[in-house]
Amino acid sequence: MAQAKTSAFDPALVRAAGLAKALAHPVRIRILEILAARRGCVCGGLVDLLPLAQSTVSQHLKELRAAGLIRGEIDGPRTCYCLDARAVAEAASALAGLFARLCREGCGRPATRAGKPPHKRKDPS
Amino acid sequence: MAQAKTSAFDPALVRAAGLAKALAHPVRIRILEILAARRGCVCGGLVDLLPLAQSTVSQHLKELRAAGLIRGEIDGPRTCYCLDARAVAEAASALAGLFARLCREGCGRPATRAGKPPHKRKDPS
DNA sequence: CTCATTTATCGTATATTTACGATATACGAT
DNA sequence: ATCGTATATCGTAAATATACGATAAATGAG
Repeated sequence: MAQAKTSAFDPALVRAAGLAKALAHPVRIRILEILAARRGCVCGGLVDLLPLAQSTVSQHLKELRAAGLIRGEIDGPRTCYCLDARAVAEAASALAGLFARLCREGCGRPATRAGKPPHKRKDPS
Repeated sequence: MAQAKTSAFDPALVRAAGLAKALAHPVRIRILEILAARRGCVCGGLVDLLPLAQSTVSQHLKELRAAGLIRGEIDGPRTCYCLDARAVAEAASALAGLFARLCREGCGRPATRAGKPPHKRKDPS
């Protein structure tokens, strides 16, 4: 069973994880960067700039669309993609918020319960 | 072939994608939040708080470790995990930097090449 | 030493992701 | 109407991710 137990979690958390997933591949981040730099780009333009087949690029675009980060507008036989500024901003603040929460506390090494000297094991650090 | 063509990309980009991947599952974000709130937690403590088997939790911990976001210290038969504050801060700034770049430009709908009216198709927005 | 506890790892099953080529569809041009 | 271009989707293969139970190793308690 590899079915994600996503439903058992806070929706905001699931959303954050979903956004992270959309960014979890170098090509997809690259696509976002290109779209930002060019204020939009046609699918074929992206294919020219990336070392991937057209169908693969289209698939990544689909994922970014599903995450809401980009939008596509039909321009004749082509489709022009551009960032969804709102969604990008929302994603930025969602992740910033997450990290803000995390950064409050670092690794204080939470009182390893008195002075018990650590033992030797594979040490998963 | 599902082999990620990750090697064909800028290392910083690959790193950012790797960080995002570590955050791409609700359980892993939850674990980070718990560790932040408690300033560290033993594996069994996390298992008690999560709806997953011990082995599954251990596996997620391994991924977070691999991403460098947490560290584990052996405490007797237990292992105490805590955030790696440095890595978390670095991750925060890496992703913040990414979004800063993206947010500069939104979706201006980049001059759909003059006034050609968009045609009708499945519209992938 | 023996036993219970804790955790990492192994083996396994299933689902998802990644990637490609082939194809169908939509459109503009001829 | 036909052709070429652009793109999304389909089918497929391989890799990876997700989850679990079982097990091994280490430790502390007795």
